[in-house]
Amino acid sequence: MQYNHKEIEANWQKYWAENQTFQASNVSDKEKFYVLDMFPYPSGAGLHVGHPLGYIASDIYARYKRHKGFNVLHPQGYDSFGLPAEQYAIQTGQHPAKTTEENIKTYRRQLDRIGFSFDWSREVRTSDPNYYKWTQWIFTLLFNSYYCKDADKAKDIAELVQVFESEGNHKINAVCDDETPEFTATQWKEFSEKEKQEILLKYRMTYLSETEVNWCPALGTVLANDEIINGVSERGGHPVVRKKMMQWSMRIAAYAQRLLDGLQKIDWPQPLKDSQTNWIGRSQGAMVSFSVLSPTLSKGKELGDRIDVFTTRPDTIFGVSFMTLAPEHELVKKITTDAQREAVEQYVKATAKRSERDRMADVKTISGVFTGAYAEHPFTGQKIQIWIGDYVLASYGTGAVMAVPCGDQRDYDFAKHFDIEIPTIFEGVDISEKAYEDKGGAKLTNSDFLNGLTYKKAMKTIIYELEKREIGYGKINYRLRDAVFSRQRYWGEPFPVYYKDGMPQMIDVKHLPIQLPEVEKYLPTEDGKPPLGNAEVWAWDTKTNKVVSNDLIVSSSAVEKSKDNDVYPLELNTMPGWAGSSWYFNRYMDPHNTEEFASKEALNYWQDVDLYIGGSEHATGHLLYSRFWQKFLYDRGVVPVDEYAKKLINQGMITGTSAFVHRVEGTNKFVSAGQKEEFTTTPIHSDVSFVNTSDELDIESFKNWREEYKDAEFICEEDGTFKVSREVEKMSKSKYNVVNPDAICEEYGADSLRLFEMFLGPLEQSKPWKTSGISGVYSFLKKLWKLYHSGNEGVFLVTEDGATKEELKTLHKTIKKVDDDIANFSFNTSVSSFMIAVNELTALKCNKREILEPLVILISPYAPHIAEELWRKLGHNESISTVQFPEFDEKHLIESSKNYPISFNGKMRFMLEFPLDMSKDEIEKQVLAHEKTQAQLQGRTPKKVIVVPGKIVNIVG
RNA sequence: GCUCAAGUGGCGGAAUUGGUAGACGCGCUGGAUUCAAAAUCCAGUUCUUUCGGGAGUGUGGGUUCGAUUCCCACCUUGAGUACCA
Repeated sequence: MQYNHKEIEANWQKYWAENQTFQASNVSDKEKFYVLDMFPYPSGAGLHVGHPLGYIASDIYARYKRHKGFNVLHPQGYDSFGLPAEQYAIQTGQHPAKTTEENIKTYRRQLDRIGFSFDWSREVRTSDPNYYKWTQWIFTLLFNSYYCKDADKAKDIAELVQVFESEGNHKINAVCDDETPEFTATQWKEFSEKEKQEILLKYRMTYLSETEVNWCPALGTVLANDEIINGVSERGGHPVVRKKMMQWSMRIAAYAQRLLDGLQKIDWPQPLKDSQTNWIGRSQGAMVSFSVLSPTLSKGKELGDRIDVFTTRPDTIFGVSFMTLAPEHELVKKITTDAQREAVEQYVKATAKRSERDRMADVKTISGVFTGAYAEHPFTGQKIQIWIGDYVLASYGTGAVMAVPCGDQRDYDFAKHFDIEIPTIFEGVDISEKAYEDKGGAKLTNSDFLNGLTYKKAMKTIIYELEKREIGYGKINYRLRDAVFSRQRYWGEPFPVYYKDGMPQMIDVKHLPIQLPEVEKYLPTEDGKPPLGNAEVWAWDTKTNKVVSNDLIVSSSAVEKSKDNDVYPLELNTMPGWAGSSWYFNRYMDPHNTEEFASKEALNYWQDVDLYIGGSEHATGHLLYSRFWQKFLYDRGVVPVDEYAKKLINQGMITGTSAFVHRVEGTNKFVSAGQKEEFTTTPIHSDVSFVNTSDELDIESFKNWREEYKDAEFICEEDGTFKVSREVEKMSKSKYNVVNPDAICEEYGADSLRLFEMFLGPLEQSKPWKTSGISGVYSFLKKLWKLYHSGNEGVFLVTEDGATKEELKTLHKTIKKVDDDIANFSFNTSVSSFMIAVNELTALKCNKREILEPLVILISPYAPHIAEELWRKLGHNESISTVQFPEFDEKHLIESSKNYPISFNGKMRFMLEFPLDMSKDEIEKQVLAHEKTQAQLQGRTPKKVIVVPGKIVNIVG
């Protein structure tokens, strides 16, 4: 009997499902270990071999940890809200819930076939109302919270109201809207309910505001910054424009510093930490206030307007020779002189027209206009010109800069271009060619009280002076903006919000979830409302605390009109894709809880994720937002830890190996890759399934593939074969290079797939898929099987004899290697160790139980099906998942290898072997003797011998 | 431009604290088995050579008895980011 992977795998998968082998318990004496994968979005295309790479790695680790005696939580679920299902619904009219359900079925079938040890009883789906009930609840919690800067945490908004009632907001140090007015307790009490709500909205962690957003007309929705790449939408590549809209936003910026600090205590890949650090973009500097001088009034008189700028180099303030405002800056209109008005207006208009993309593509061109206005230098009192220029961004800092041409290259270029003075403030530095941006050496000069100081000291001094004179203060600025949370889409979480008197009202958790309404069309309405506006009725009845149902026969227009029937319109936007994925890792701990987000006991037991595996593409999206929510939930006492993943690994991408056939231009003739140089050809993707491992094309299959190739002619190589050329590309349907894991499981089995994906190379690197390589691991499994089955009948043959020293050496060497490798996530090299072990045992013809049992346990994380089969054949009743990983015993290595090699350096290399326990002196003596004979034989003088303890012997020339 | 990562046979890649460079697999070559093929097994496979050896981990230096590993400079590739004041 041969190794029959199909039968073995089907059997064990059935057994695991029936016996709930991998169900984790929330009560256990064992230490907990939480292994998590980034849950997939169930797309219609199904899985390709690249997708399970991370899942296989995490599964190996989860199984390994079970063998090590941990209570392992290893769940899986689906991030099932998303744009593709909605796009499909728009095209076909099919309800996204239906296509999502079908896609999930495909995913589940494919995942099951690979033999993962997921605890499916804990499955979550973000689009399941029982799940998004709690996403909605978190939203209401955010709404009912504000960020207290003194305590540096989010707090209940009720506490803020209490302070307002007793002392107004003078002493409040909280994150809020810039235009929040000051008021006293008496004033607060006199405010109407609506006025109070408007003020509170400026403090809430999630708030409504007129925001300039990235509007994508083609998709009919707003996009977050990380959903835009090079000025076009990540999905579809449609143009994006800036537009003002009333939107929900999240105060993630309040957490900027804590998100940065938190990176210190988590073990995440450095590149990922770097990109989050960049995204948050902390810069330390100062705010400086400049007064605007009236152009018409006599010199020195102030107009009363002030321009605040943020600068990271306040130490260079004496080098300021002009100021630049962003064209969108609010003061531009006011300060521009009549003489300059036309030029300025034209420039502002021209920049507004240019898309983000144009502005980015055109970094080199310097443009700007003088406003005619002047500002006063806060220290020297000099008149300095105020310009506008599009190199200053309205969205960063204050949208205005103090220009120091000698110390900043962009200011320098601008000054050169418009022939503005470039005063120097650096001692002994030549600035005739470019600006001096170095923060190091040069001392300041022409800088009054800063003269002779270098960067560090000058910074301290200038900030002290600015604060003393009340014209500025030290400040830390962040690039991170608040996150827009509204999407004009159908297939997302509805907000638990209705509007009464124009003000948002939260719906209490006991009435949640607010389920998505049925709509006829998934597109925005004709009058530009989001898709939910298509619902016949979408309103909230405050008497019954229910969504008004269709049988109440109240039309939405009637809802808007009627003010006294207790029915109010619901929010039409839905939440963005990152809402559901920002807390799912907590839900796995207690997924069926209907009373709470998750029970305190479950949260306290599981705490956080010990190992999180997923792609690095989520660096500034999911992985930042989820850290933000976790910190918020921690502040509000919902979760016990403020960082949810201790260790994170980014698995690399598995790329595809595309195949190209070459068509002679203008004809229907194809030429084999070896001869394509003789013609002018166009490469065309061929489906990789038509090509064998020697790059030969199956011409018949290719001809039958497309109608247009039916009558094509083929110019072959001399040996009659037709070859394709290969190229490594991203695995994608459109490139016809997708390899389906189902096909691999069918032919080689899931155990081969698992081993091979690990064997391909280091987990974190991206690497091309080559189906030809799988034969190596497949023959390893066959060898393993054959080692314990003899004859054509395949009788299972294991003896009870004691193992020899050689056999024990192989076993323990492998235990040590595999143990170390898994601990270091070096799965590729541990697969090699298995291969070596099986080869060695085959050579020794070892079929002893003493060796087989531990070896099978060792292999089981990688190849669980064959391991389980062998385990049962050995007569065990319990599942292999419950047994302990074998312990490494050094004794076997030492005892069985009495000798170890010692090498010598020098030109001539030779080897001597010594017992491990031999003393240093004895070795030295022997080597010296050896060296003497060698030297004599070769007719040279003996070299000096040095023995380094525990290492190796050197002969020094 | 800036930040980060990486450069080792025909290929994917090993060498985890500085100690026999090229493990393991693919591919290739030869052999066994077979009517033949597949499968399997065995041997070989960094380059070079006058068969003694010589060279060799992107390039050039340095530290060391000894460097793929540590330090400096440079080159190349990949990823991220982009007028962030």
